[in-house]
Amino acid sequence: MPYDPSDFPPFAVTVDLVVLTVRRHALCALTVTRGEEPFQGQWALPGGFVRADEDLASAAARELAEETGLRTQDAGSQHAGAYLEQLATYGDPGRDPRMRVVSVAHLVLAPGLPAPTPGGDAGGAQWTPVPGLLAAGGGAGGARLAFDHARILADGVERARSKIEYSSLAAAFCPAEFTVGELRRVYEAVWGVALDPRNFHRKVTGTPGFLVPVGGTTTRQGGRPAQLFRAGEATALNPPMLRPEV
Amino acid sequence: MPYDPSDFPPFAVTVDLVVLTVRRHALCALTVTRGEEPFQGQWALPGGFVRADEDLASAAARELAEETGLRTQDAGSQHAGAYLEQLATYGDPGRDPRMRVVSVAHLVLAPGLPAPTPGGDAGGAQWTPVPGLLAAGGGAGGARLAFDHARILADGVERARSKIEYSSLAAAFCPAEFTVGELRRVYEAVWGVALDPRNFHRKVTGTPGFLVPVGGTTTRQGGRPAQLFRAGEATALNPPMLRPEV
DNA sequence: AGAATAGTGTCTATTAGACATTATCGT
DNA sequence: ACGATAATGTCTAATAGACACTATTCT
Repeated sequence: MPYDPSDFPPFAVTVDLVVLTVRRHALCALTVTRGEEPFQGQWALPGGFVRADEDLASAAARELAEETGLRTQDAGSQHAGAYLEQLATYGDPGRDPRMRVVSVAHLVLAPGLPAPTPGGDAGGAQWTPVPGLLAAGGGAGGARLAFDHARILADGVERARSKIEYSSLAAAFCPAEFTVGELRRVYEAVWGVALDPRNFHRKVTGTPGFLVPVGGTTTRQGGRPAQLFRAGEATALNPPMLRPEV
Repeated sequence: MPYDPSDFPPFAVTVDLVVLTVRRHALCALTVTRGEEPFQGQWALPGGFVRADEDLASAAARELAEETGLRTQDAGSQHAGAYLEQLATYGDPGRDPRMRVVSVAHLVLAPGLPAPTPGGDAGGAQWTPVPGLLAAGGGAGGARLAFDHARILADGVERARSKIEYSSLAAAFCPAEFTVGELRRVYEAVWGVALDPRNFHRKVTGTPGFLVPVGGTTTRQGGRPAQLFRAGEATALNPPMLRPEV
């Protein structure tokens, strides 16, 4: 089956970003407001065209920086910087009414940021709580996401939920130094469940290489001062942290 | 950031297939021999262009049927037919020296087939043992795979290895009816380890909905007749089957 | 003092891993 | 009889889940 350059139909290739963070105990995704048709005025995931000379991960990192100013450290060493990995590719004909667009979605896990509106670009990116975005039909308080972005977001959230089970990725939602309690609140926000603080503490501190004590303490959560940790070298969590049954 | 059709560079979009099976206790991948430059005479993964009017999964299923005659039942109910899921997308500039090609790789798990050469197309698809293909530099008995296909194959094999841990996907390597011992040999071939037959039996038969007894017995493995099962409705395996440490 | 959070310890039911034993075939 | 594989059972160490208790801060 020989290649013939005149043989292949023209495709546009884009990257879309599922950027997740935990703000005030809630899982939030980065959304932009569409300024034009189709889906004008609705929310969408940030994204854009892949350039002729860049690879897919670079395009995703560039779009992320343009929209939020966040720097990434794609796969591998965590912190400082957001975690980025490829999520999946969406290419149904008709997913964009204007032309054939194949979008390579990426998942970004970012530490909680104080700024209500992450710095930057046009369109006004903002953090939106995930539950409202995923509610069927875009129910209470949520406009429906444009294109097939609700599906992409759902896939990204499910990836994040399952990945923190068996990896140390939850630390990507935390600042460089964090407490056991702060890490637990990340799990609780991403999974939407309450975890036993004592069993959680035993689990994460008992896994070699998962947490590295950094020496100081903090009382930013109130109560007794808590030890500060940073993420350790271990990327795999074995045996995994089990997500409680629903 | 308005869309401008004249704005985006032209991409070719292809699907590549990592088709895995277990033959004679060995994990094998489907390979084709390249008939032209570049990489003429070397092995490559089967694949081809996505057509203008088909989605990505359909393109992968079509290519699979063209190369092997295998039918798929992409995601969801298993058997009869191969399991197909999207793997990842590879789009580095220069991964194909002739033009910018973004390839959406798919993973296919197929039951062991008796025919040495799966039916079909030009190029002569054949089953090749995975270890030789993945050996660094394409060592003993193995030509190096063309393009970045060694990387794609490695990613597909790793996906298969990790997915059978927590899902019932290993049954996709088996015929519609199979024994516990045959299923165990699939795990052993995919992971490359030996498992305890007694503990394995207890694990898989003790997980509700994983295996459904179908009534008959077989002696095709020799020894005492073994009960026949088919894959049950349960797709998740919780707690997971643990891959022994290396 | 009281509320809030951190950190450690205890008990139990479940399970993975190692291994013994019996059952039923083909040769 | 012998070798192969299937199927069930036993024992132990490790662990998840439930929960008691103490420690240290702020208001």
